[in-house]
Amino acid sequence: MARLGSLGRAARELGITQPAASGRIRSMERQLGVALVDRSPRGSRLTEAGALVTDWARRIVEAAEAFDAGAQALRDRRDSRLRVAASMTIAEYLLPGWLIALRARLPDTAVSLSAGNSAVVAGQLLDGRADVGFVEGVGVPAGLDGVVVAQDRLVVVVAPGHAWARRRVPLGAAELAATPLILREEGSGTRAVLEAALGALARPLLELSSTTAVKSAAVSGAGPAVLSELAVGEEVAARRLVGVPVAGVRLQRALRAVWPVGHVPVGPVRELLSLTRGVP
Amino acid sequence: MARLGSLGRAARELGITQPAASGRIRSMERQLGVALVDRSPRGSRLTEAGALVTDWARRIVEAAEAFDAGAQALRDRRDSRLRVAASMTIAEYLLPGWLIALRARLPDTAVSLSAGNSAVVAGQLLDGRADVGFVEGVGVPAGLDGVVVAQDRLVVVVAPGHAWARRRVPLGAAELAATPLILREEGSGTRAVLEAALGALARPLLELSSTTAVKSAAVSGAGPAVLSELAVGEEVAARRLVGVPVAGVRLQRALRAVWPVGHVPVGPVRELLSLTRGVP
DNA sequence: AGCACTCATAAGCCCAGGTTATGCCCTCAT
DNA sequence: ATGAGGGCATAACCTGGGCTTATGAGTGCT
Repeated sequence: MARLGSLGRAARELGITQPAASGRIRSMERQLGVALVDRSPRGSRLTEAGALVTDWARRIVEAAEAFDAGAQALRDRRDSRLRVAASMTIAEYLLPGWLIALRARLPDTAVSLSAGNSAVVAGQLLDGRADVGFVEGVGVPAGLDGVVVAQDRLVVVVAPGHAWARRRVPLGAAELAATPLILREEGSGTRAVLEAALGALARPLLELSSTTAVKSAAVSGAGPAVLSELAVGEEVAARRLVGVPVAGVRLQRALRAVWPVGHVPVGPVRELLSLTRGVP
Repeated sequence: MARLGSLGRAARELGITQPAASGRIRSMERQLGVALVDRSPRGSRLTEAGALVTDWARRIVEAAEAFDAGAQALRDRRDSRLRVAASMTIAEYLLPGWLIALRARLPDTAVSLSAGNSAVVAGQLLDGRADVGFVEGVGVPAGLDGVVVAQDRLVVVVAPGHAWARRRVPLGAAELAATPLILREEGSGTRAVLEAALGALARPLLELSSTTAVKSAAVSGAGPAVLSELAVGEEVAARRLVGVPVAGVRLQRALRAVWPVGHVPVGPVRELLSLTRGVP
């Protein structure tokens, strides 16, 4: 609409009629009590408020597109030419974006996705039930080749009210290890990295079964949590969570694309890897 | 639902009935061809796919909440106890998050928002039509006091297909200044910073009237653009755009909270500033 | 066995949001 | 001036998604 200069044209482009578009804008304006478009007999133009609303709305649409890309991949079980198996963190935070980008390059390639931990991903690749996998962790599972596509940093976060939120002097390994934390249950990849980096951990403050649960516990002030940077980006930006500086601990893990030894990535797999910067 | 362990309970918490919730999940499962919840006579639990879908959906909900927070602020023209005036970039990318956080702390404080450039913001503050402002730029407008709440870095971005996308050796000031770029029109804050940092610029490749327009031109491969880090975070994460390393140029500007000289922030204003880390 | 909990199904209602059919207003070209 | 055309608003009607209530069926605890 901003691009086309008229409600009617915009409506046609969206496949609806002019009165429908007009009515929608109008009803939104009634709800907000603010004019969103300047109407004139020669066309319409967004107001400042309209531009603002448009941009906020765009973010919803983008989130919805990511959802849709993911949902498509869950749906396309059969007949898909690119079968991806990925660990939860990657499937949650990175894959939808990659799928959108991939769809732009290979519009006709049906992609299917299944999520599971490293062992499951490895199994699917070795069985030929997946063409490429993505795993997080310290090494490449046996029988697979791989390439690092990104680094995932773990961060210590607390709610803004917590004492550590104001902390400027970095936490050391000893102090972190001695503090009860909100953690995923035993066996999660994130927790494994943390244990590897710190040796022994204090008894957890809470043990929860999903990243999301850990995050909301931290947001509501239950205590400090250690989470992937990917998972808390939004919350940190909005200051619902605050990152605590840490020194002397290597809280990093590689995210890798993997495939069966010898299967050099070609075709759609290679295309996908090139999107993730991990072309072998 | 994950938290409550049963569809019926979840439904009640959402203010709908159990059949409604059940039907919705069921219809989504039909569309996706994947089970999202494991049902048992003793309750239900999310499957892996269900957890994935839940997380993707959560991001839509969060975007919608940000939209809503912004929309509320546009609506609450009268009777609002905290009137905020902000520049476009801040209103677009940062304020919704701050408003959500503020609502958590001061649930009963009605907030109103108006957007405009630095001069407009300053005018509203000096006229008493706003209680606090946020501006981007090099200095504090006359008659106002302020505090830096964040730094906004400008980044050079190109589509992944562009030659610069593979570039490892940083761009210098001279090369950047000599390259035709996609820019906002003369007079925009972003462009002013760029001109200040580089001196003269090459004739722009394109001049567009909104950040969004510049971004989509860059995404579609029209050429390199210079944009706020805030504006391209998503695109860079999804590799729809690639950041180009730059050296020897200070592409940074302060984001400031401002208020009339002498009006020390108290009450809701102070609360808002504390969320943005800029307590004076 | 019976109760208490779960989820599924069926039948009916409501309304948001669409469509078609107009009308009014402005501008521009004749 | 005046008629044509583009652009938005209004009115009346229709459809379907999504809700509700009412009920059934399976399971485990007492």
